[in-house]
Amino acid sequence: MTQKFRCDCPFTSAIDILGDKWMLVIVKQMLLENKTTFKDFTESDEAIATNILSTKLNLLEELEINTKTHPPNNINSILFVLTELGLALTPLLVELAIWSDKHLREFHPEIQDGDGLKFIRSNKEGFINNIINSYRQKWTAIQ
Amino acid sequence: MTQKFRCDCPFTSAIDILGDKWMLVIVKQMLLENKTTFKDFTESDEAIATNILSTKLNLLEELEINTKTHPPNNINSILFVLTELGLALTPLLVELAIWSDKHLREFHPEIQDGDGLKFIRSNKEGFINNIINSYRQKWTAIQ
DNA sequence: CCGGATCCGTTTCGATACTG
DNA sequence: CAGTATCGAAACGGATCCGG
Repeated sequence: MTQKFRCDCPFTSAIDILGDKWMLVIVKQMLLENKTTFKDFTESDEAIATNILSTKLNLLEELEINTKTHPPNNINSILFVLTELGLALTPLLVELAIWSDKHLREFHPEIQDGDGLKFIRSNKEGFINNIINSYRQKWTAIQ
Repeated sequence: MTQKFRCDCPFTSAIDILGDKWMLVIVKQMLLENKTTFKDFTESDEAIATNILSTKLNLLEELEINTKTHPPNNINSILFVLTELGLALTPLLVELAIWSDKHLREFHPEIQDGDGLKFIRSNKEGFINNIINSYRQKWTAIQ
């Protein structure tokens, strides 16, 4: 792995990695939206440019947050799958979702407190584990 | 507030806000390093340029993540203080700290699992509340 | 001295077109 | 499908200046 982000302070190092819109977007899409192929990411609403996508996917791989595999029946296709280190970002993404809900409601009071977030808050740990286990079942087995 | 970050998907909107190195760095410094004045931020290790700092502080204020106040005895000085919406980012920053510790150890196995992170994990909620309450006592009273 | 604003060279981003 | 190449646009960041 490159030493690009090597820093004496791990916190700062992590901010260098995750304080980047596309890194968060890609991890979110992998974890929560079942995106695995290059095409999946380019077709998303966020419309990431192919050159940026390529750069970020390689960077995530260097950082061992994701890894490349092939689907068993199609050697030509490439799947981008989260590693355990990548899956360990789930709690962070869940907190991001909770905060974004709060932030949205701050500026749009007409939006009611949905049941979805209440459910998450009532059993955060279970919710996180569900996401991780579900992801593992879908993709980790392929490797 | 501007509609700069208005988006149908609150998650994406939050990523636009927090998927920015400086936004995370500034919030971290306010919350965990007791930085409050413009000078405090410029003197930090991260060495943010003054023009960037100014831009980001104004953006954070528009988003109602922080707010400006004056210390009671010095009307010329300006304090940048987190709002409740800003304080609500504490769980996210704690998860970032936990992940960054994991990430660091991934690439530097010689580093042992310190007791610090173990303590945090054993009582995450209490740890988060401590940070928030401590911050409120220090700064919120001033307003 | 503090809290910026302005200027300007450098870097990075991002849309599109193109390729194996 | 999974990327490069190119090139204009935007952001960054260092230096400097300015008002209170």
